[in-house]
Amino acid sequence: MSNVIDESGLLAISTRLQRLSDQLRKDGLKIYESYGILFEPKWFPVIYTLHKKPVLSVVEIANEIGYTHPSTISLLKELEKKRLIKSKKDKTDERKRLLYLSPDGRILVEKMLPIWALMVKALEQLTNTTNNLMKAIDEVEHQMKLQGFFQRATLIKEHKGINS
Amino acid sequence: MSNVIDESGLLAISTRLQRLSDQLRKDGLKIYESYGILFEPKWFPVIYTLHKKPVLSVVEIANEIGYTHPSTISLLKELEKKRLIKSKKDKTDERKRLLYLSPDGRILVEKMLPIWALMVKALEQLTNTTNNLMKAIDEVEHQMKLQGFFQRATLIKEHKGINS
DNA sequence: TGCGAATATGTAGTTAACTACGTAGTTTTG
DNA sequence: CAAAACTACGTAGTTAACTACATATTCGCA
Repeated sequence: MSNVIDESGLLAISTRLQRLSDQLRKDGLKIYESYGILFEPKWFPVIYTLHKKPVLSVVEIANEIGYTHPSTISLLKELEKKRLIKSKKDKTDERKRLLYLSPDGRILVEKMLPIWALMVKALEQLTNTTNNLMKAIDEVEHQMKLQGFFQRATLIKEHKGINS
Repeated sequence: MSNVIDESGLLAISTRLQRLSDQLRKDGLKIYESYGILFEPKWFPVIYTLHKKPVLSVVEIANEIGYTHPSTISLLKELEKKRLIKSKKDKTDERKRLLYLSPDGRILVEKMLPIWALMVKALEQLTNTTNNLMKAIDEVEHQMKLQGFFQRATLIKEHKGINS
């Protein structure tokens, strides 16, 4: 830790989070490659979601994975091109397009399950430290729901104003 | 927590980290705006680094902020256009371009210091939960230095192979 | 001391998310 | 029951990082 940014602490937390996310994603890709499987980490949210909830519309998937719907659409396009998912019109609501895993997609998921289990084990090793990262994220997201970063900053500012 | 991804736990940790990073960055921007200051969160690493270490080359800044040098160059370009930083040739090494805060940049930093202090307070509120997020990041990065995600996954895989 | 290796910077193109906007169905309501 | 509001999906363009490649200067050593 000789660099200024790591030492600046909380102010650089957004940068630190992103860096860690990138590292994990890159290593994730390497793990898939080491199994000779063509699977990109960015596909995980959609594929896993459709594995757990077999038929969903575009917006439902977007909500499940926490992306905007345009981002989701471009992911879906890519996965359809790879023939891992398919879609059909919803007969009761013509606006909706329903997505589901193709036979190829389901076969892929079966191959992935043991690899995902392995990844979970490696991630447990990495994150099960004094302060558990996953729990910390849950806790911070909970705090943000109670009151966001912006709102907290505003309140502190006003409080200071009153007292000065 | 009704969605599949949050429930998938560690597998979606990369997604979760990125999402949290984005939220904090967006709120950061809103806080700067609420002070009527034109400052983008992405500028923070460079500006803060040059505040702490007043004269640095392109690659030195890149290392400090943990970005690649091309990313750093495009940030520097933007900041030069905004007249917040300036540069000069290193006389002892003609390859190097030395960056430093302009007078405008130094004035901006002075305005920012109290805002950054405020942000730190708000972030302390948000992250000082049972499992401290900042400490968790430090700990995980330390674990990764000892042995990365890919390497751990490989070892677990081989260990299984031997026993089965 | 001059040449190959290393270092510093820069450019081009890619990627994976985003916002803004538009269109087509569906639901609500006066 | 038609108009307004809403919902679902899609496209276009932006952004902020990246990798790969190119060029210029400096350093190390035979």
